[in-house]
Formats: sequence, C-alpha cells, structure tokens
Amino acid sequence: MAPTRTSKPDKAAIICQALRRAIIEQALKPGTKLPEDALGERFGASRTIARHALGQLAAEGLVELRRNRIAVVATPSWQEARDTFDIRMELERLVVRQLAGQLDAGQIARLRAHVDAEEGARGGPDTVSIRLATEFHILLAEMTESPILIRYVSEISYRCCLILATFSRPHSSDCAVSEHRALIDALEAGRVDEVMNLMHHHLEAVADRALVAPAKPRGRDIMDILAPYAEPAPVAPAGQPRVRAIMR
Amino acid sequence: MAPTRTSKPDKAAIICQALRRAIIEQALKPGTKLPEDALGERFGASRTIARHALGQLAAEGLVELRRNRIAVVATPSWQEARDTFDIRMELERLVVRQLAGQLDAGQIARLRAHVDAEEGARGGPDTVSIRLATEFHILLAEMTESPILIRYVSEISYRCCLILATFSRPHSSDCAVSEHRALIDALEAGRVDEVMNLMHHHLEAVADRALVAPAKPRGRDIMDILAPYAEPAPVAPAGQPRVRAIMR
DNA sequence: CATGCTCAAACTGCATGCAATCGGAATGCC
DNA sequence: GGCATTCCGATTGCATGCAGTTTGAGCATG
Repeated sequence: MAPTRTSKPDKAAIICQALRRAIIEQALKPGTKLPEDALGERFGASRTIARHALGQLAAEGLVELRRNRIAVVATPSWQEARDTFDIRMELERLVVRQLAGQLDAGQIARLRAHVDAEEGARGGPDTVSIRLATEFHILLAEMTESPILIRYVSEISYRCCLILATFSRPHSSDCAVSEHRALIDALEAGRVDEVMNLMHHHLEAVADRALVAPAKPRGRDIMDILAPYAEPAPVAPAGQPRVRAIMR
Repeated sequence: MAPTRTSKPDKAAIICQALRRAIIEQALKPGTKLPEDALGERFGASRTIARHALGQLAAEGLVELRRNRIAVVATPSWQEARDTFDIRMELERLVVRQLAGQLDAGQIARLRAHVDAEEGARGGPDTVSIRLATEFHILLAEMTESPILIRYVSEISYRCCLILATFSRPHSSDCAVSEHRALIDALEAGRVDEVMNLMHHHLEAVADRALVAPAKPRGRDIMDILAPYAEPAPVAPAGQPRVRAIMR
C-alpha cells in the first residue's frame, strides 16, 4: 500500500527541472538556443520529450517558442521586468500575510538555516547567491501550503532570476541576507503589517538594484535596442517601448 | 515582406483554445475524462498533439495530469478556491491601478459595449453570463499591455470559472453587471483608490456568492469528502485539510 | 451475495520516421 | 564588389508504432 516512493518522475519533468536550474544559475543565458535534438540527446530522451519539456518551460515564461524556429531562453524586456517585479511584490505580500505568526519553531529554524547558507555563499559566485536567495522566497511560499501561491511565486521568482541575468550587471546584487533575517524575525513575532512592508521594500530594493538603467539592454540583441525606434511614429514622448499585446 | 497573416496557428494551440472554452462554459465539467486518443480524433490531430495541448492546459491549472492515467478536467479544492480568489484580487487591483485615468475614449467605449453584451445575456444560460463576465476582466487586463499581467489574469480568471463550476449552485451568480459599470466609471474618472476598492469588493462579492459553504463538495467525489479524514493522525485541531505540497 | 483473482482492452510513455520549413552559404547576375 | 537567387543541411511539425501500465468486466471462490 505504500505508494512506491518516487514512482517514476517523468522524463520531461526531469529535463524541465534541469533547464530551469541551468537558467536561473545563468549557465543558460537569455537568448541561448535550445534545439530539441540536442536536449533530447543530452538527457537520453527523444525529441518528443524534449519538445514537451520546452512547452512547459514556455508556459512558465522561461523560454520562448517561435513556430518553426529553435526555442531560446527568454529575454524579458525592461518593461516586462518592471511589471514582473510589481506582480511579485503583491504575491509575496500575500505569502507573508498568510504566514505571519503562523510558523512553528521547526519552520522558523529551517528558514534561519537557509539564510545561514546564503550567508555562507557570500564569497562564492553571484549565481549561487541569486539561486539561494530565490529558493528562500520559494521556501516561504511552500510554507503556505497553497498550491496556487506556491506555483505562482515559484514561477515568478524564476522569471526574476532571468531578469537579473538579463539586466543587472555582474556584481550589483549583494543579496540582502540581512533583509531576509528581518523578514524571519517579523514573521516569528507575528507582526503582519511590518512583515508585509519589509517584503515590499525588500523586493523593491532587489528590483532597484537590478533595474537601474531603463535603456541599458546589455547590448545583447540588436533587435531589442532598435525596438523603440521601430515604431512608425513615436507620438508619445519616448516613454516606454510599448510592449507586444499578447503572448500566446 | 508582409508577415503572412495568421501563418498557421499551431494545431495544439487550437485544441487548447477549444478545451479552455469548453471548460469555462462548463460543457466539460470538473472531473471529466480527457483521453488523448479521443481529443486527437475529434480535432483531426494525432495523440502527440492532443498530449501537448493537455500539457499546456495542465500548466494553466485547468486539467489534472496523473501519470499513466487519463487526464481529467481539474477539480479545485475549496481551500484552493479561496486562495485563488485572494490572488486574483491582488492581480486585478494591480490592473485597475495601472489603468485608472489612462484609458482613451475608444477603450472606455469597448468596455461599455462589452458590459452591454453582458446585460443582454441576462436571460440566457448561466454559463454564457459567466464567460462574458470573465472576458470583461480579461479585456481589462489586456488594456494594460503587460504580457505578464495579461497571462496571469487570464489564467486565474479561467480557473475561477472552473471554481464556479465546481462549487456554486446553478443560479447563484447574477453576475454583477452594475458592478462592472461602476468599475468603468471609476476608471474613466481616474479615481485610483476608488477603483481598486471597487475591484476588491466586486471580486469578494463574486467569491462569496460562489463559495458559500466550506464543506459542500457537490457530492461529486467521495475522495474529496474523505480527504480530511485520511491523515494518519490529525494532531492539529482539524482546521484545514492540509493541501498537497506541490503541483507538478 | 460479497469478495478476490485474472486477463484483455484501453490508455499512456516514449521513440522513430517523414514531410515541411527555415537559415545560411554558395552561386549567378549586374 | 554589391545584391538577389538557389539550394542543401539543420530543425521543427506531426503521425505512427511499440511497450508498459491501468482499468474494469468477467469468473471463481467462500
């Protein structure tokens, strides 16, 4: 009757997990091509599976799928980046609102342990710090035990990693370990308003550190740079590049 | 050079669209089985494509995919339903915050026209009213031109349709056309705080109309009813049924 | 009649094959 | 030399085939 632990975790899911991780650790940078063949071969699976995995990742906004074209790691626009952080703020405020004063000692301990790990990674490569910081937020979300919240926060957190990879320069994010500690303290004390404010300002700080320059697209893709100039007649005072209307 | 209008909208996408629509119109009720073969045959495609479509829908939370089992239309739990509406409130507050006072006459007109359509559907079947009401919210989201907001609001709105299908009894939702009108007025006038409040209370009202009875799982599935009793030893005072940890 | 067992049909998981499309280099033309 | 054209390899879109798993109908048994 014991439900055969880890029955068979779905090959596509494994590929997803691996790619997700590679993307948030910036081993795969925005714009990197992801051919189905190559993925399939690398993971000992067929194209069919790789394709399925890419579909999932595309649904999460981590890769871009263009018909008859090689899939690529997504390259969020600056405007999308701002919007993403806005949404993330609201979602994570929801998380801490639900969690404040509700966590038991074990959970608090787990959070503190995780932040200790972040502290320990201060010297190491940036990408590890970013991954750990992201995992802290996901860990928080998981403690709500709300599948939808977990899913959305995870998704948007991963996307924020991608945004950091796209826009922030190499050593701009010193990861705010102390801010995470303050969050835990406020959560433990059950100060709802305070913890919501802390979260808000924490994420705002992260966003500000990352999205310093509105018009600094890391010189990666000429199309991005030219996008604002591609409009027939920019009537409005070149404020924001007017994003694409719909996604799918 | 003209980019060949509607080049070829991807068979899988067509199936997705069709299923999505069928689900929100409650032609496909929660729990309905969705065999790959049947879908493929129905849409003149192979299982591979149907499978891909189901994967996308699963990523949106509209269908549940269990390994080696027939996919089914998702049946949200009551707790998930509450959480979903909580998230939706925050997202849509974000929408109207961005939109208040920013809409041009044409957009306002389009909104009013849509609400007129809702009004006209008052006599018709419930499912049409629900679909139109949902499309109103999605229309609002689209006016932000923020791909991420659009995606999230659409997704969560569809899920709310599913929730309505699962929990609300046949004629509980009289769709609040007047509330939609009030929203438009406040948007036009640019009263940010007012429109955010209106949206908040509007969605709260929808949720309350739908989620009246916490323990009324529509007698559909015995497993749902028994879920809270299945725990080995419910130490905590049977508060909430402790939802599954993760989704995929 | 209720309960457990067996087995075939149904269905999914995955790989492979073929046609269509794309990208880019070689080619031809001015 | 600059520029359009053609063509071939690379790559995707999709269908089909086979193996493994689940379902549940029928049969046997207490």
